[in-house]
Amino acid sequence: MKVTIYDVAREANVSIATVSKVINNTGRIGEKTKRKVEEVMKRLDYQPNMMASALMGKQTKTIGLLIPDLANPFFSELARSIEDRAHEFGYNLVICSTDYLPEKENKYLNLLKRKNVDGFILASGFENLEKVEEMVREHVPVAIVARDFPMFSINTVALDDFMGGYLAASHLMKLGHQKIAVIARDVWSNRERLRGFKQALEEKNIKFMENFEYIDGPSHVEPGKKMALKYLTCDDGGPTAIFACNDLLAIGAIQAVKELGKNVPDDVSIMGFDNTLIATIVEPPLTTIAQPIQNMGKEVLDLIISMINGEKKEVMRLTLLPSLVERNSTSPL
Amino acid sequence: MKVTIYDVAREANVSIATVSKVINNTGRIGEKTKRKVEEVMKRLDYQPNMMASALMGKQTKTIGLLIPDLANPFFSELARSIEDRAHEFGYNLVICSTDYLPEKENKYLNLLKRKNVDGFILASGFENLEKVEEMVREHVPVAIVARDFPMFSINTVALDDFMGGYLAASHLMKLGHQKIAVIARDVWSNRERLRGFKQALEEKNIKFMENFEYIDGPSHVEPGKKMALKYLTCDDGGPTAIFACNDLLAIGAIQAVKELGKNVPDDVSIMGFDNTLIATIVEPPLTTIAQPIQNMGKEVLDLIISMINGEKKEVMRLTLLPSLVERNSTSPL
DNA sequence: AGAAATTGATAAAGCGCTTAACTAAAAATG
DNA sequence: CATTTTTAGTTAAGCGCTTTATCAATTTCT
Repeated sequence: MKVTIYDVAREANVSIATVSKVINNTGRIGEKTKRKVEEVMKRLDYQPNMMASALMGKQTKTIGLLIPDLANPFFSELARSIEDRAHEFGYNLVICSTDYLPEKENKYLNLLKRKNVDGFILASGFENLEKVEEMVREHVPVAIVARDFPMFSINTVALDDFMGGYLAASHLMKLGHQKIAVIARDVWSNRERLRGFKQALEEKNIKFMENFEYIDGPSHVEPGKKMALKYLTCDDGGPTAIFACNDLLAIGAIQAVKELGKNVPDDVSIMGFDNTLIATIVEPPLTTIAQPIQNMGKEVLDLIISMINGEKKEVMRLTLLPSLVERNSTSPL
Repeated sequence: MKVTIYDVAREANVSIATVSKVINNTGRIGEKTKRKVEEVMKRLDYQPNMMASALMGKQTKTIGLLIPDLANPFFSELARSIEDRAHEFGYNLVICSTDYLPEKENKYLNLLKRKNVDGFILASGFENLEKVEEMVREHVPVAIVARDFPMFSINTVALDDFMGGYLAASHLMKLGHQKIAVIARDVWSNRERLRGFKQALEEKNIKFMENFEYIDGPSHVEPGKKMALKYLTCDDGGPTAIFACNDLLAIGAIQAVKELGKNVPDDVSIMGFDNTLIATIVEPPLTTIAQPIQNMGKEVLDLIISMINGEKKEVMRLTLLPSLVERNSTSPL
């Protein structure tokens, strides 16, 4: 049978309160009794039941992480970096893939609430504003990562997506490109990237493509390829460069170019976004805008921990900066 | 404040026992009271606290998943497929990356036990035999996935790794290759793959490379590249084909070949294992041995669920079969 | 009509822990 | 030495739920 605090108390000839105190290192305990209790705990291999202490209002040492898709390299890398940091603090992560579906977001949120997770980390793609607002109102610790909610006050670790888009456009223009297509799914961060992108264009008096439209599938290889194909086979000869709003889409674009018998980067330059593992793996290696994934994971975890511990009262928005990683998928026109 | 079963009971003019019964749909309840209680629950937006019911011996609807590395595409895809199936049953997954480190395995196992997870899924790479045995002895529901423990009785969903290795060797030999190098990390499944590989060779009277050795780093691109480089620059001219025991290593091998100014597959054929997303992304697309990841995820989840529900008493070992996926990284000699 | 069986609901114990309130003994104080 | 203070430990209530035993009210049967 499972050994409980009662077993330890009996074996050590003390009350359960005393045992509880040595477990939590609270209150007054004599050196001798303390040692004795510790000895007994070790001997019986006693493991305090977290359910019970959670019931008494203590932490569950569990954090809920909601991401769009765990199988997407960006998110699995982000999840991993959060997990690593969480591990250092003795926390576990419950990871939920929402597929950008509000029903899933809600379902998971409710489920995790019932499980008394100590806090939530919502990754980019979470679009359910009211729900988020509600949680903030209820003082549930929530932090956002890789996404910005500029409209309201919530702890956030975001990337400067605007700058990312700006960087991408600048790089491409510096290489002499003027006809640049953009491939993106319609989510907040991409709208920002697009804005930055357009801004850079405008500054150089280059006009943005006319036939732009958001993809409607997931941000994956296939939809990226399809959209790239569409742009490339346009009557006007198509773009000389493509900026895809994540690496997966960019890879789709590369495949599209190849399928048309053309070459990357000689005929068409391609840029991605995220700098995940796969950016180093494609051929040619992908020039991309890097997100500091490790750092984002660490920062957001630290943020949520300090909220859980009630240390931080003021809301903060931490904006990390993207950087250009030049590889071989782009070249001068 | 959080609404509890007491609030519902008071509001519905019944006892908490009655409310509990309608929540769990147990015992005798009159139609009218039942409806009334349900109405109140809805109105107050009552969410039963799982901690409390878990304390009473009920399930936590949480499963612990231990994998070597969430950032590895094979494992993130596997985790995702398990998660999807778990979702259908109302379960959540606590995902832990162990990095093949026994200390981490133990730490996570203990932590999750204290959190009363309903069961554990251990993915390939888990080498801590005694611990597993102990859990089986204690009747903790455990299932193994993508790994085989042929030595003892435990529920398993495995891949026929032997056959995978055999398939790889056969394919390469059919293409005329005789000097084939193998890149692998020293874990159980790779030993099996190697065994199958050698078996196939033997049947054709082709002898296995002499200078084989396991890599010592993680199964990642860099170590794969390093090892491939070593084999390729051998005095005897090096292999004409390389079989890497996972896709990441294979990509390292491809990079090595390119770095030497040679071509894949014309100069050197390369095969991988797993058939993850990245196999479709590299250039050339990777010929690889496919694991039925989706299926493995589903099966192992079903297995653990039936163990948790005490439906299945007999231990079973489900072995799924790998298949050859031919792409462009291999060619006739 | 009265006994027996059925139904619907409740009281209360308990899951394993935390914590506020309390007490007895030991140490410090004048 | 008597009194106050400190220290070490205990008692008991309670977290939110499940479940068994119990009971009152109906219904069924003879």
